[in-house]
Amino acid sequence: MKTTVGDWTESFLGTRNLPRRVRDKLLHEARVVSYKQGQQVFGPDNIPDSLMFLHAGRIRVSQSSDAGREIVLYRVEAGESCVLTTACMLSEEAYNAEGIAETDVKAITLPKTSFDRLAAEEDSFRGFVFSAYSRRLIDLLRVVDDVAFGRMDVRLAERLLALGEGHSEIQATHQALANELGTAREVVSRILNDFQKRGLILQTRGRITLQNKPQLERLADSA
Amino acid sequence: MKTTVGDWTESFLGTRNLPRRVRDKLLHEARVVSYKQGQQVFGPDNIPDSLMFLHAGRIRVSQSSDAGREIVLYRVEAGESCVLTTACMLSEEAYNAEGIAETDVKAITLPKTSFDRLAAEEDSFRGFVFSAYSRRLIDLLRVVDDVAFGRMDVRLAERLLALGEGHSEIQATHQALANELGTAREVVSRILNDFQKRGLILQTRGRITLQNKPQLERLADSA
DNA sequence: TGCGTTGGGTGACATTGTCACTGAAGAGCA
DNA sequence: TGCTCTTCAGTGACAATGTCACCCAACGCA
Repeated sequence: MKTTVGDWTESFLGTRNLPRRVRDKLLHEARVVSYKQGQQVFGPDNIPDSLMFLHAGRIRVSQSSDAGREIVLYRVEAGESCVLTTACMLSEEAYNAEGIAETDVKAITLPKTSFDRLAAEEDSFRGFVFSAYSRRLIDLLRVVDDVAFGRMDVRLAERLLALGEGHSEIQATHQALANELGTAREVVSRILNDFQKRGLILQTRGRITLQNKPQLERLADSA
Repeated sequence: MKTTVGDWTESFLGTRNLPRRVRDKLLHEARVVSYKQGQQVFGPDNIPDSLMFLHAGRIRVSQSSDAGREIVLYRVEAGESCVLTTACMLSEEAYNAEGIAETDVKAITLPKTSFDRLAAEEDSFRGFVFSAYSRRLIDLLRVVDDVAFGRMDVRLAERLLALGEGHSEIQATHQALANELGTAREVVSRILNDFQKRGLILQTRGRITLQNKPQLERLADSA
């Protein structure tokens, strides 16, 4: 699964400003790995032993329950690092989060020794890693807040707008949306039908059209 | 609020193994702060500008909703560091978690400059900090799992056992338990009444006695 | 003893989750 | 064109949880 990319050290805040010498060394030590859309990047039975930085694509990190329900924790975008794997490596505890390549993905994996050396010697790299951790902690705080205190219709409206990425067409089954929010398909169906009755959206099989974004936004903001 | 403690560098995995020279320097640079039981250690309006290590006592970290509900995220015990403050310092995002001193607390605060230097120069210290982050990430994963997929009676049983710390007497109001789990007092009351009917516990005002721990444990494990 | 505060109980109703179904839309194929 | 299979969505009944508006009981204290 080895492939090549250009000088990826240019893509990361944590490596961009390193001296040329160090970056060349990194280019030599790191490996580039690819995943096809839909492939599992990491999971309970598949804990990588190196540190991962996402060069291109997007990874969806979600957690699943024993009963088969699922909730999306956050997404890792190009230029970010995926610290959850690191966290789990370090703490060696059981966990049931998994990362799925949401698009085709190219990632950089750095052997632990390189990572350690870099974290020790390069302030900007260390800062990058710390702030990656911080961001994920904050992401998770947000998830906890939503799940513990948020209303499902509000959360669904939010998610529809986010998944649309500015467009008005979303390709997603009710089941997929339920998996985003950690709820059941039936619940999503009910709420979407309500949205449709109120003229906020228009549904066809596997696809949702946002008809009234302003009002959806108002609903989403009423969190 | 300045006080003194002995050689606290002995208490932390991240500092215990440092050379004497470094530890002496730390003892000189760090400040010891105390909080009385119930005091807020940090919160949305009170973000410390230094790194905190807990020397004695316990801090309860919780998140609250606009509607006034609350949920406990995790507890910081002596010997651990409280990375959430660090995270928030770094990411400068709004958040609404707060830390309350659950007992009288003594903590070590390390100026950011000392922290940076230490993280750069001392492997064991850096490892300590990384693993502190990791542990909190894992803690939050657990919270998400519980809140998103767990049953309230199971979670309450779990929490009762945990709060008892091996004993059978718990001093806590229904409201306090609700704040542990991020639910409403009425829900806790209902479930506790059910527990009492089933002979699992015995309630008096502000106090709960665990009558049948084995069965509570069975319930808690049925997660 | 009376009174205010706090902790807890309760019923009605709204929201969300679960279960067991049904039916509808599309894909592939004779 | 029809047939069949799979996937996606709709539905009603019920359970669990959250919300609201109250009530009452226990305790602390003047």
